[in-house]
Amino acid sequence: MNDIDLRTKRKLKRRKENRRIILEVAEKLFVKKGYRGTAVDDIAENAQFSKATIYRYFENKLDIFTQIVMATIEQSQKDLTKIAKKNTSSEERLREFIQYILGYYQKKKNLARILFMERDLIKKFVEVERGGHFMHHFRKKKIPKNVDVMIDDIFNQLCKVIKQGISSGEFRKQDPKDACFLLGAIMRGFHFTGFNQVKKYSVEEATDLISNVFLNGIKKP
Amino acid sequence: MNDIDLRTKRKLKRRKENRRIILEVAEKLFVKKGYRGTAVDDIAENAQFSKATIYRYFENKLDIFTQIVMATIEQSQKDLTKIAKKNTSSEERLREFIQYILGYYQKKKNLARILFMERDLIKKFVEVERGGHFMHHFRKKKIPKNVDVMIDDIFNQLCKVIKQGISSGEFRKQDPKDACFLLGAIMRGFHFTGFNQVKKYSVEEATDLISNVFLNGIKKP
Amino acid sequence: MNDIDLRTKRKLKRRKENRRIILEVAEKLFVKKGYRGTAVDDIAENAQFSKATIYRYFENKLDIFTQIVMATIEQSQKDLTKIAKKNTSSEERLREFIQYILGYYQKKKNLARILFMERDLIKKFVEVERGGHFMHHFRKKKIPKNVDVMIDDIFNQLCKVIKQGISSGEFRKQDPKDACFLLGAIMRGFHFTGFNQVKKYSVEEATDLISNVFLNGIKKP
Amino acid sequence: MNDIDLRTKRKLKRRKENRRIILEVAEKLFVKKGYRGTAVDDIAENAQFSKATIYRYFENKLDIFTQIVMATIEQSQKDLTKIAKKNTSSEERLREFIQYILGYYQKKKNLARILFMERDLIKKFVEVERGGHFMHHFRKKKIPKNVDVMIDDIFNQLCKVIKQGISSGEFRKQDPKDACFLLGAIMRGFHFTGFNQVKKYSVEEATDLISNVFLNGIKKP
DNA sequence: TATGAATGAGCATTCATTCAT
DNA sequence: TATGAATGAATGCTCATTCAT
Repeated sequence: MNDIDLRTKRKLKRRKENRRIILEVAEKLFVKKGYRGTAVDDIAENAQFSKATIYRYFENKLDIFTQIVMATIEQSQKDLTKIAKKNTSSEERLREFIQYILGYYQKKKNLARILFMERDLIKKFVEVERGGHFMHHFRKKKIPKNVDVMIDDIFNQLCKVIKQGISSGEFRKQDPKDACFLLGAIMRGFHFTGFNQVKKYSVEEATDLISNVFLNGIKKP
Repeated sequence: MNDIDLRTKRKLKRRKENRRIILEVAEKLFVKKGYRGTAVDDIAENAQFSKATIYRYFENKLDIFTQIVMATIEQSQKDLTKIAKKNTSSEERLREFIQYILGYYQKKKNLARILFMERDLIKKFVEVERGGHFMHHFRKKKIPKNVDVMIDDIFNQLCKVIKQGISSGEFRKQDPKDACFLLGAIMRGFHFTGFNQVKKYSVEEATDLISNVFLNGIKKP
Repeated sequence: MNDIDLRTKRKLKRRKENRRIILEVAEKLFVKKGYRGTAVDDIAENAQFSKATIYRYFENKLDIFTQIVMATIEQSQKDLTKIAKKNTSSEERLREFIQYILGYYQKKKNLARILFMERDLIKKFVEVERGGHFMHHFRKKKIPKNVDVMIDDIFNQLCKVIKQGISSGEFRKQDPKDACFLLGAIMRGFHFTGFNQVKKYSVEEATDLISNVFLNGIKKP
Repeated sequence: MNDIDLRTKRKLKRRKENRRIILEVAEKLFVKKGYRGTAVDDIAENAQFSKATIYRYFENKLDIFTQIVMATIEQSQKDLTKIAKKNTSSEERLREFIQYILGYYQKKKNLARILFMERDLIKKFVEVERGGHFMHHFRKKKIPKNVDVMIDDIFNQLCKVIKQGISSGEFRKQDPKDACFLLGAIMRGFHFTGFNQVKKYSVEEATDLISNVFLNGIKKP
């Protein structure tokens, strides 16, 4: 009956919306207080649900975290792919890459932090994801791609841009993977600043600084 | 009597040795499982002491962590100061800096991780350290310098080298602080690699890669 | 809907009932083994709940104790006020006071003991109570009056009765506060009997004894 | 040999002196922080001995406490016996009794507190003492009398005075034991004042107040 | 004899997760 | 479906007591 159909649809919509709310709230908390510092109680309270409800939407505390991270990476993968496909010069696209990543992860700083920090977490995270045992009745949903596949893909996009720059003569001859890894490191390092960072860089300033040095070095030619 | 003296000496030595063992074990665990992930019970078990004994040697879990971090930073500060004072070219010293840091922190990777991760911790850490209330009878020992002071100092050593390079004409004109911060970021980024790092760089390879790009950029001159 | 209403009511009732059980059990234990001698584990076990559940009902071990003491004092304050307001002679009311206090605190002997013993506790107790920071979601409940205010009030009720007796000519001239304090001391002393008390006094016997000596002492010949 | 004899004597003297120091320090601490609040570490530190040494002089924490209490009671028993034997009137001796007890226990308030409070303690205390298992090698020493025997004795001294007063016609006819128990209660009550005691009584004031009310109450008009 | 070192047993408190309604 | 209630398993820390020198 159409009636049932509509009701189901409504339900599904509400479910999705609730999921979204929980994830949003959780992300804020994870970013602010870290993974271990965030209690499921906190998430529940902030999302205005009971704790048990949270567990109806997500398998695990880790599951919640996983979803957040995957969404984040997925998004950036999409956006970066777009940039890589542009017709501008390699230098230009590189600069855009940098700007995008700095900008996108600025508000998610601690999320990245967590990802790169809590090793146990990541291990479990990857296991769970790989093992794929974490589908459960209604919660079933295809995991589009593995996180590391996505990250590899991002890496490769970047690599391709550099490779193109090399063959086009924009960049000098070198191992593009090395350069690419180094660029990744620079950006990571920009996020993981200590507690005594003297100067705060805006996204623009940071983009300029990084592109400049990465492209030209600090040495007099 | 000489006899007593010797016995006291032996005892002191054993105390020191035990401390060392605990710290060593704790460092390993902190590095492996993070600060919060490491229970004092774990440390005790691995060090083959009872938990209470751990508390005879250290005031706190945080105290243990503090000691580890401080020792690490202090050591690198000393070593880097030596390098900075050498009579070689700025480029050469820069390269040595990079090599030293990469090498020294290779085994302490996650220690740095923790330091950059657990914000609350660091706050307490600095407070405790400043307040200096955590000495206890035999545990007394002067804290030579504040952590942030030490870190600032390291930063400044690096800065000075770059400044000298600029005035000597080795490096082109630029804000040395920016360059310095960027170099710091690169090295941090090298440590905070994700779980999917494709290629493992030896210290030498990494040093070459970083110096090369940092000094010359990737662009064709 | 009435249905929901009823269910909620039922739940609330059970909550209240559980609280009551815990408090009852805790009181018994505190009375038997003192505050420090009673572990939250003990309370949990005797109340047939898990320790964690205890913490769902009360903020703290101290909180549990606080609730017990406050309820006790509050109750006696109320009852004594009633007695004080009666129209009988001062002598009669004094006798009732004595009888009430002896009777009411007979089973709570050690509770009073604790209160008069564990000075640190009381300090915290008063602080917490004053600061009033120890409410938590459902646990919220207004603390009607401060403990010391309540105790002062009891003292004053007693004082008033004696004062009235003096002005009515029942008692001889004297400082009512002194007399009042002395009476308080007598009753306290009756509770804090050592382990070798020769004779056990029933409430009636004790009331007679105390009234007799105390009244004939302060009464006009 | 005389030589050995002297040495032994010297040793014994030192032992006694050390014991005294420990007991003195412990008493202060017990009085100030209660039994449970006082750590053996505290006692050791304050007595300037190592903790292990404390255990060479005393079996137990409880043993230390026991010794203190026994010495205290023994002393008061001796002094009170002297008073009881005086040739003054019953009233006069009663007053002296009161004054002595108030004065002697003023500085030991909390000691009495502990004795009357920590029930477990007293139970163990009595058991240990009765069982008499707590002699140990050199620690052996005759316990002159059981605590309760001593306390009974004190009670009886008091009783006798009152009895004499009754037969001499100073006091009116009554059960001397009742009167005696009541007087005991008054004095106990004077020590166990709450945390909100309005007025502080000097020993003299308190003696006057108590004697006045108590004596006028039992005295023939 | 005196003591520094070591420890087992215990304690208050937290939190992710399950369950009954 | 949503949730309040319940809990097992940890965790950091303390302290009386024992032991080896």
